[in-house]
Amino acid sequence: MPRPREFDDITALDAAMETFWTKGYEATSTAELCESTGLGRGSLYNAFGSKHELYEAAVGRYTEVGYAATIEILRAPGTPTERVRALLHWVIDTDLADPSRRGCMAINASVDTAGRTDPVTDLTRRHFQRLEQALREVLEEGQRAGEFATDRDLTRMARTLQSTYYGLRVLGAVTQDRAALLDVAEGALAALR
Amino acid sequence: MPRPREFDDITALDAAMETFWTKGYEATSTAELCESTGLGRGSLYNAFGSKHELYEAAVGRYTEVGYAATIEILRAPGTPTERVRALLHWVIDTDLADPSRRGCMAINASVDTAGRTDPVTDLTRRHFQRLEQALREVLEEGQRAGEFATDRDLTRMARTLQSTYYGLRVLGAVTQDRAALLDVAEGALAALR
DNA sequence: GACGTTTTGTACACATCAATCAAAAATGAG
DNA sequence: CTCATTTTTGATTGATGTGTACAAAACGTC
Repeated sequence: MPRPREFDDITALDAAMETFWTKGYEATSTAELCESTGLGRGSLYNAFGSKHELYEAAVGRYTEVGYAATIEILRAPGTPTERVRALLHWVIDTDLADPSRRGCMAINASVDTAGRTDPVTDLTRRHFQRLEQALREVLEEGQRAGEFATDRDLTRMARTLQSTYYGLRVLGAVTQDRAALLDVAEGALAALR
Repeated sequence: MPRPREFDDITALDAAMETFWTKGYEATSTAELCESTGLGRGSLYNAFGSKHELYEAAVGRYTEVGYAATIEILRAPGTPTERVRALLHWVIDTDLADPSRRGCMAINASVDTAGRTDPVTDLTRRHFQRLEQALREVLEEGQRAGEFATDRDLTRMARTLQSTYYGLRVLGAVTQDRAALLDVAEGALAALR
């Protein structure tokens, strides 16, 4: 009986996510969100409540999509070494190909909300933990396959790889030096053996 | 013959740096900068030109002070292994002890100015390169001392360690799990051997 | 002690911000 | 067709933002 929405929630959310990702939370105005989503002010507030709630939803959307993409790479066919390398090369390629050099939105969001008590911080924290777990699974498989060192603690290796991965994303948003980023990737792989 | 300033430029700059570091560029208002520096509007603009120029100066100040502190640790007495460990433990301690969880201001600044053509981006890029060079020197010394692997490329090892370091700073601003961060530190050291 | 110069304080201009509100429009059920 | 409900539209509101203008104040110098 009510009037139906003229827009798709996910489509609008994706558009808002892109805008927040590109400009950051504070630098994004509600007018820009209206423009990128195609919604009017009223519709935007009616659908998402407030700028900050929309931001939370956008970060949540990013972590879901990003995690799914990561998992897909880490569970693709191939040896564990190949799959970890594929993940690292993938972020190098995407970070370098992005003309706006946005890097990883989860990192950006954790910087944007640093210090504050913010639901977004919990989202990013959870995202980081899920990545650690996903990496641990690949490393464990690699240990069983004899590709990775077995005389070292699995959790420690996973956390170190995760840390290198996030550093790679920080550097990938700043530098254009592909060789330097590939060095990091190969160094991270060498550290597993 | 002119009227002398009532404040010290470096002191004011340090105060502005702290504010930008804590809140980020966009979320910091000029009123807050006046409050933290103790300067009036006129004095602030007269001395630093604009909010953005002040930000550039603040980031420049951070990179200088931060680089000096890093170098001091990396060139302190002790074996290369001990010095790298000291650096990693130092950032873990400072990141966890900071109640506002600000992380590394160079990383934050690179996120704040991502995509834009901004002098700050050059500052952070240069900062990252200097850290890479400093790490390379310690690693080279460690290779000569027989502490680190000599069958791997020095630059590659330095870049990987650098990346792990920055990942550690990202995680250090989000988590409270000291054991996880220490895992990263020990994993980074194990990767050098 | 007067002058030129810079700093300081404050008021203000002008833009932009997030959010609200009320009326009109669009739907399906009865 | 009528009604209840939600969406849409666009104007508006009140706060806040950065930057400027200007006059008074504080120095060193002559």
